Amino acid sequence: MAMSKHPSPVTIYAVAEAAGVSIATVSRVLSRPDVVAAHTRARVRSAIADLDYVPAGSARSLAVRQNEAHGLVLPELSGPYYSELLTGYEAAAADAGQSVVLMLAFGKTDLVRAVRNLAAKVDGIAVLGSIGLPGPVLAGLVRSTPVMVIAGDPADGIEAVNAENRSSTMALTRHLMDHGRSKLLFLGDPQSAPDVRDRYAGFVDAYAADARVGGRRSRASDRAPAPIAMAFVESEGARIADEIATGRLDADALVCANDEVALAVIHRLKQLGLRVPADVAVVGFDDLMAARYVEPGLTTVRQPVRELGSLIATRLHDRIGGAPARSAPTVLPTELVIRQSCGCPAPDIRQPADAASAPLADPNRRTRPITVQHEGVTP
Amino acid sequence: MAMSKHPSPVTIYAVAEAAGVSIATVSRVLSRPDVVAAHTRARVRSAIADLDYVPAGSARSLAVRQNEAHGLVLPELSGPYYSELLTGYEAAAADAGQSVVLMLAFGKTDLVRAVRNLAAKVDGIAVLGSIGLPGPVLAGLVRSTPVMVIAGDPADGIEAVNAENRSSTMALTRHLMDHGRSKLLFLGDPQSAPDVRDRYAGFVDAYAADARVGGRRSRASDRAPAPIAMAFVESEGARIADEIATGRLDADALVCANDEVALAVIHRLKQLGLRVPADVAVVGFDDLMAARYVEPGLTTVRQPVRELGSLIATRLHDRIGGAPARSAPTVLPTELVIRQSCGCPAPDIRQPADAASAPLADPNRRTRPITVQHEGVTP
DNA sequence: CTGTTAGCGCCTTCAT
DNA sequence: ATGAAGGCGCTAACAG
Repeated sequence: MAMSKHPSPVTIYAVAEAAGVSIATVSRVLSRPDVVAAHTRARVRSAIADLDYVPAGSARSLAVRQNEAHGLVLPELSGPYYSELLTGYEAAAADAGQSVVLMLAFGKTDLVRAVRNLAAKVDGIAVLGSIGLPGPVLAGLVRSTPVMVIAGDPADGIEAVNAENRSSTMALTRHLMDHGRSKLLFLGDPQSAPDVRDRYAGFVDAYAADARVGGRRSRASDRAPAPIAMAFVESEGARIADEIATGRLDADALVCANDEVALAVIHRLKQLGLRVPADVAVVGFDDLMAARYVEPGLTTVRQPVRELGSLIATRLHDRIGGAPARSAPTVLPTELVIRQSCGCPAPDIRQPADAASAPLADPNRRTRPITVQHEGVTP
Repeated sequence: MAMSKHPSPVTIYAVAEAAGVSIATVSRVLSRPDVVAAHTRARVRSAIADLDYVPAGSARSLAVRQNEAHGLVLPELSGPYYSELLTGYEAAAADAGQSVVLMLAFGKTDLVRAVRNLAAKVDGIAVLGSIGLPGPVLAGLVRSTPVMVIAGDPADGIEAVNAENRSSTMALTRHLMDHGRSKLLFLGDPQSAPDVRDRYAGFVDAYAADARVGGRRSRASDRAPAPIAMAFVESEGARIADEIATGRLDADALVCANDEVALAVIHRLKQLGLRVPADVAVVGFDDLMAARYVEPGLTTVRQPVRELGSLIATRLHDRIGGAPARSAPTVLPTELVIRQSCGCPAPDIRQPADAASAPLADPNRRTRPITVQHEGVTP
């Protein structure tokens, strides 16, 4: 029946009148119900219910000088990585009574304006490191609101929370070397994002360490080869695979900046008739769900993405509460996940499930990987 | 240097003073720059820049009586479906100058309170149909803010936008019958969500139509079999597959409520040594990315998820602007995607890409599906 | 073109 | 235990 064009203007005054009390009392039953007499409280509550009163958030925010909301800027939402991150973030924010206002940078024509706009409606912002936000812009934001960066570099007033990238990648790379591989290639553009940069650094570290130990492996070169810059898109992965198949690129092992790249490359390599890992070993980073389903299982690094998200939200909340920005980045520990794409043999603990005796199959069983904790700086 | 505990209280008064004008003028350069003299405008702007002034959103919202934000309640974020939806929603909202505050229902202990809280900070809300929000609660919300439901049923004041479910599933089911399959099973719980319910209805429709035409296929029964209720989780899919393998469930074709179920079932079926589609055909719904990568390619129904998201946001915006709620649901057209899991032969247009001549491989090439538009009620 | 002045709806001392 | 009143920061007439 009711078809008011504008949402009903049920204000605190309306309920106050309906309950025969002052707005102060209504406000009290909303915030500190215990300080108001039982019967008045009841009257007020029934008035609230009758009118379906919903206090205006903006008015409250203005009065308490808190938006009670956390901003989050992500590049996009494709793939499970960002979704996981967002899930963890939302959960932690909600636990702290904060709502989250999300913004997807990809495709925004005027990112800067959009971010400023966001900043106006929240108490703090978390931004993904790989988003190309001009430094000065961030610096400006910092003056009005706490800023956190995920998988990026800390800066003055900007706190960073990352997953361990460098030593994990180094370990992964050395693992490949231990398999006797000598023509390694790093797939990814270190310039594209801080985490890719760090992973490449780990790749380089592995070479340095290897040289130090003494060239016990084939020494095509002591220095790490330059990274093969590429976008994180399927077609790029396929392109690289093509170049390897044709011999244009010479490699017997590929260290990919992330699983998506690894998966795309493997897919294409197999399609072109090359064997993985026999002809070329491939490792990734992230441990996406798909990593365990491909043939061969992808050796990679698992990072605690959801925890990363919740930690970011929690730290942001702390900072909104007055905690100073940590200048050193917080880095979460990762875990090496050794499957078969690196050349390791399959555990082969497969066991045809009997419907009666083993109703629930653990998908991990099939290729239970060997995992190696890789420390970080826990908060 | 600056380490103010609380975000700097740079208000419109501060910039006004710094620029030597009144707050009204500052407000004007922010909203209608053209009505203020060029030089004063310049002075104000430099003051804004100097102070890194960010107008308080809450104050603005209170004054204009608009939060300029759209709420969105999703159950969770696993899988590509919700991410896509959210992506479309965010894009459309942003285009309309609205920010989106997201809430994930899964795991919330007090969903009702959370939703009310959300409602206080936005101008309108979109909720996924499968979220178990008590009818009365929604009805109450409707009194204070526009409500839209995605993939759900419309109600008084609640407008719905869906993808076509029923006739798409019917077509899919008949397609299976045309392949000569007679022991079909519907996997999914119609009670769990409106869209699953509609899909099952389509499944039933197919049986009804088949009976009408005259039993030209094997007539195990004229009536559609009861649905196999199950949760949309991998383990459940595996369980069903086990039961089929052991003969506990007799079927030669499976109509799954969605792709995730189909994928899980196929995976397990193959693992148990059954052939798909030879022994049992399987079809899904959604056309997830993975649908085209599995062996055999999954025959399914593609629904325009992203468009669904943006349409919901757009309609919500319209309603906030005063448009009345449509009582009939808007349904978006879907498309049958015929691959091989239903029993159809592979197009086999594979063509080993030559690195030089065909640098970019279209992943669709490999199993280009036959698609059939399935109409809906376009907005 | 610019300044003055009411509110917007709620919270919060300060009285009573 | 409750009411009165000032203010949060900004917008929008209304004057000038």
